[in-house]
Amino acid sequence: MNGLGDAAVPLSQRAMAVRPVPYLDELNPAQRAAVLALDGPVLMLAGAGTGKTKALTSRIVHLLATGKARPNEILAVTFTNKAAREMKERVARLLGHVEGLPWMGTFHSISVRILRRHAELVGLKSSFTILDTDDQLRLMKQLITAAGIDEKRWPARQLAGLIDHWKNRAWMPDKVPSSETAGFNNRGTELYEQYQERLRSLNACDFGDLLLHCVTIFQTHPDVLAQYQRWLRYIMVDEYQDTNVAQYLWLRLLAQAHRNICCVGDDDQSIYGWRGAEVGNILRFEKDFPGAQVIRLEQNYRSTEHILAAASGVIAANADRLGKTLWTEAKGGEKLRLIGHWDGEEEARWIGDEIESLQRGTRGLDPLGLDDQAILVRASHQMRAFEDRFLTIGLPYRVIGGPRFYERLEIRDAMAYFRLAVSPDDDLAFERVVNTPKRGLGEKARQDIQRTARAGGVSLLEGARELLAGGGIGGKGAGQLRAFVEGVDRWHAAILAARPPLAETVIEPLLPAASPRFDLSHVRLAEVILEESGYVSMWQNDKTPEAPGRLENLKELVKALEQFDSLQGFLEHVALIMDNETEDAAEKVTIMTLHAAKGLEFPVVFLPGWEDGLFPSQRSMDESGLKGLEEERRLAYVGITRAERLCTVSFAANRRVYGQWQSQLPSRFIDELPPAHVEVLTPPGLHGGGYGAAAGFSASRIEEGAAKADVYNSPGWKRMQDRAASRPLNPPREARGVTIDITAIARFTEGDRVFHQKFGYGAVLGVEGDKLEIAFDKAGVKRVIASFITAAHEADDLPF
DNA sequence: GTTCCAACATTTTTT
DNA sequence: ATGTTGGAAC
Repeated sequence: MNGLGDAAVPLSQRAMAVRPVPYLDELNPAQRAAVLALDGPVLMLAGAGTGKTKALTSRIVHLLATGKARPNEILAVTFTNKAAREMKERVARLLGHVEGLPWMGTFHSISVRILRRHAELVGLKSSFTILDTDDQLRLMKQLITAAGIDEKRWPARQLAGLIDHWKNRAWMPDKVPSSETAGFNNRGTELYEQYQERLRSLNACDFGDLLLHCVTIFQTHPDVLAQYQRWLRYIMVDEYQDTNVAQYLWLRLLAQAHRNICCVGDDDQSIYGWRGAEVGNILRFEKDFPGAQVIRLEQNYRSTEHILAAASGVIAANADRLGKTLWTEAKGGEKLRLIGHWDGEEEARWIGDEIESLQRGTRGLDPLGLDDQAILVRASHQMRAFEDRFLTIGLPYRVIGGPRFYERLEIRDAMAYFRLAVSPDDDLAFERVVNTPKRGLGEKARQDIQRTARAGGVSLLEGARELLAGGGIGGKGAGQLRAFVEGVDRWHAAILAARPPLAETVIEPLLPAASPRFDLSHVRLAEVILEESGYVSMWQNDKTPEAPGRLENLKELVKALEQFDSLQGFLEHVALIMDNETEDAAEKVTIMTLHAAKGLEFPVVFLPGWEDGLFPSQRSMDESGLKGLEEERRLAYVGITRAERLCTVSFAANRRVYGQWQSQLPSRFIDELPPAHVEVLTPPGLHGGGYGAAAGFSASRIEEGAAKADVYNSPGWKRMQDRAASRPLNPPREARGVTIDITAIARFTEGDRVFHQKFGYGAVLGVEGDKLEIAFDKAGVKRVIASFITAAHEADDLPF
């Protein structure tokens, strides 16, 4: 790592100072203001699609072009590697050449750089390893067992969640407030302390530590802090609404001297509260940095008028907003479309058909390619219905999200082998693979190795070696363990011999077991490791259907190594960069979660599954109440604003949830869509009111008295009857059919408040005349009765 | 030490 | 419905 206080500036950068500044001409007044306000704190409130990245990159270019800062004096922080990469590319494009911006990166990657320099200040060595989630869990499991706690009642996951939560708040074990220590059987902090101790002895960090250790160093070593404050003269932060307390402290410490900090964000797009993000950080900015300029980017370049208005209508229901008024010059366009379906399968079928017809070109829109269309769901299990449908009709799709490449079992195993080869004393890696593939080493062998290692104060590998030498292990396990230890020695020796610059060196003698002669590039070494360890043959002999895919992944892993010049370099990269962008040129529809969609845009967006309980998610509301609901609403806002030209919201009257059919109530967010900007595709109705809405009428619009005629004569009701006749659903086992008057279930009032009550928990079996038949199972009946007690005074014709 | 079955949970995800 | 996991049976 070089260049921190480096005074030498390449000539190309000096030349830049005299370069004209055309980038300013492309900006609107607000963006320009945000670029020109270089000194002092700035909060750039950038709504969806308002060109914040453009403003941010222009600002960096401006700093460089005016000579206010050199590339190594600009700290630009993002959350994801993707965002960092994108920003680097855009700056390079504006500058016309590739520049080193050494301090542009994620919170974590920058923290690692700082921490490697000062590791000893927090009791680590500069070569510390970064643990992934899996390692963390295994470590915690050990601690929990050691503490004599029932691992079943108190799972490691929960402890991991708790510690993560504390680290997000920047609470070290001694700083956890007493109000928070009740969790995990009152022993959370105790285990937290032990966990930190273990990490230190392993010379390791988890992700939270990367930030937290930096904060600790800054707080306890003013000289180090001052150094960074002097070096990093301009600070820029993207997605500020997603920062947690630790990140906030990190930033504040670095910025407090010069206060040249520019935070960019949108309080309406804060959707990561559940992982520690504090919207409060952005809401409080002006208090934290008195005299801050607040610049609002409000001109939207992405969406049509109607889409923007629909999104604004929904988000307006949130309290506690800084407030923005998005506007666009793009008048007209399509209204947001709303459609109800009988069930989730029909919804998938309809969307599939719609995608194909948009591909051909309908509704006066040009033909839109599959790359231009996306389906954004609330929860990943919703993706399945679409995958099923698209597979049957042969519509190409891509799923974003899901398990990442580096999180797959075979990849982590392979990585553990590499880690051992690089640093044989990596105990966690040792534990992971000693018995993978099976080497006849079980619980007893594991304990013996551990005991020997601990007694000698050495690593597990050395412990194993001693155990073998002392004959402390017998049977067929011994021979295999010996082969394993020797293998690690051999691989490690190969790495020592093949220093990165000399990667082509032939070190044949070191590898008697391997094939005749080859240059031991790290790529080849990786292959050798996987073969000699028996890991590859383990999967080759595996007859399960997923084995071939795993072998493919291993090949891909080895291929990925080519882009690095050593195994060490690769491991460091992977620890921080877990993305999995296998770009595929073919046109495909994108299916992903709303969370994954933030920051993206598509001409056509489908938003399925807008049903209460699913979206907004019941769990979110149960756990976080109004706060949770507001975050869900921001998610709705994010979803709608991804669309450029056409946005379609849909819901289903019935959905299979964990194998059980459940009737669904349309999302309360549908009620918040401003009618003037919505086109309802299921005539004649609108939103609200359970089955009524599913049948295509609006319960919330029905006047008493006029209601029934409206409902029964509506085309939507007729359609529902037809469908019920042609496609009856399987009733739940032990179910009984119950007939309910549609007007009674659609809506009831309490005082002056209107409720849309879900009397579901069952499946709609059929429609007859003005009655709806629903099947409930036993549990469903219980819950329905509870609901009916509340609603009884309004509903006539109760079935119970 | 390995294999099999019952119990269990099941929002969102980055680093 | 489905995938994971821990413990009992082999």
